[in-house]
Amino acid sequence: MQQHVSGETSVAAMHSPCDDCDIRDLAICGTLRVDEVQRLSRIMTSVELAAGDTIVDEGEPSDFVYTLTSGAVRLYKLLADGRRSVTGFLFPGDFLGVSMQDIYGSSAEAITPVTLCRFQRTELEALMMDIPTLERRLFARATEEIQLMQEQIVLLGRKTAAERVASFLRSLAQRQEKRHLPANPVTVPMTRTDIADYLGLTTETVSRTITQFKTKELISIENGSRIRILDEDQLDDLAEAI
Amino acid sequence: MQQHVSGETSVAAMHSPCDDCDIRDLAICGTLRVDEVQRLSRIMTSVELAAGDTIVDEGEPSDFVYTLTSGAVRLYKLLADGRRSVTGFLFPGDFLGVSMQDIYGSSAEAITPVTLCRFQRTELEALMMDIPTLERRLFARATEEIQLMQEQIVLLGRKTAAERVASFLRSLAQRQEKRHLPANPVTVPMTRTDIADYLGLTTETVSRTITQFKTKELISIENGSRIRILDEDQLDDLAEAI
DNA sequence: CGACTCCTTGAACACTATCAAGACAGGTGG
DNA sequence: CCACCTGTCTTGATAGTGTTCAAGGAGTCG
Repeated sequence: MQQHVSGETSVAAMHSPCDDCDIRDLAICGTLRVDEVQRLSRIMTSVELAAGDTIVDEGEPSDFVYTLTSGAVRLYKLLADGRRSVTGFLFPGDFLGVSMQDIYGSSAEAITPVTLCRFQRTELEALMMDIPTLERRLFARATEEIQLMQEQIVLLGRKTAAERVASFLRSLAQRQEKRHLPANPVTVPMTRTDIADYLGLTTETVSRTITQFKTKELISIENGSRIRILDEDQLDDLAEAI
Repeated sequence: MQQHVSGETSVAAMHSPCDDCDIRDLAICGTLRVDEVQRLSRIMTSVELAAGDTIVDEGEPSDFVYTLTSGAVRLYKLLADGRRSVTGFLFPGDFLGVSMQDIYGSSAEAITPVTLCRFQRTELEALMMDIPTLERRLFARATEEIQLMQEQIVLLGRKTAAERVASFLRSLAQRQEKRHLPANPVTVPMTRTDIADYLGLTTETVSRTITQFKTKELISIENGSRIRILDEDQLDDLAEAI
């Protein structure tokens, strides 16, 4: 939940109905001026959802854009016969629904209880017209996302099951570091099935691979949803540092 | 090569060193004013390369941005042991190297002889500052690309070999239509190995799958690099219309 | 404590990869 | 003009990685 505590009064708390989140934490705000942040905060509203709740459905009109404040989210697409492909996971600071398409490209569900900041798309777009920096930041995030997706394509197209799971653990660790959390006991809020659908494997193969990593003492399970990395070097070799 | 013939004198021909391409063909220019197109055309230079030539290497400083004018290009990433993942194919009108990253995320090679329009990144970025519409267009392209990559992730994560090849043929047909070319005899300029590395399969499996489609009379091979779709409905069923 | 979901483990199978060799096509040089 | 050469494509036989089907174990919550 990493709630930032600050000596000065929160801009978000003063100007926005989104009282639960400090707008200055949002990656988007990095290079905005104070008055611009205030304008942004005025169009935000806070949303809280329980684990398992649907946030948006693929194909729906994309009326809202969200940023995740706490919790974790899975993005996925379904094939006609029910096969599921998890296209990504979101953690605090990540965006949801930012695109110039008029419908959502994926469905999104809360993995844990989540807090989101919600923006009306039309209002955000009007704001982007006025604040070029805002659009630049979103564009930069989009190209970052493209890079991550390319790595996922390499993973799905050419990596073995063990390499996929190792890459996955490493990417979770890296994302924790980016959020200024300790990298090592990796928090894994999603189920084996979520991981499997993300890595193009089955639940059983993910489970077997993790067991195999435990047996080789590359990792250890701390409790239900924490994995400690014991041999980072060997895990990185498996993940095939790109 | 779809060279547009127009009654009026070409803006590109008058103002740009990129004589081989009509700048107004570029998707990027759709909503730009004439004077803006002229400014854009002044910073373009034309590049011609032979089949097999490298355009950019992954990890290099991304000094240039390109648009493809004629020919076809493959984008790919390599793993340490030589496994290759083709992350995409480019056709006329497509962009190469547009991102806010300072290095290229993929390598790019010419599949056929190609003509490219090249922009110095610094100049393009300066232009983006002045012409908000330009940045919006590029942002929109980025979100389109994200959508296509998500579909590729579903393909790689959850589709069978036959479904992958069917999806691939359909996507080539759709891209031909977007370029105002007939959709049906699909031109396939890339090798079976390129296709395999794009679909997460082997050359042999791609070849066998295509043979199987021929046997079932879903397609027929016209000559080396043209495939005629005979039963679009059945192929679409296989591709699992998303 | 029981019902639930999630996770793990086992055994058999299947899809695709691998290894191997031959067919075809396009280009080159004698 | 034809033989050759090279790279690409196809086809076959075999093997392997991951899936499927099945059941039991573990943790959680009412």
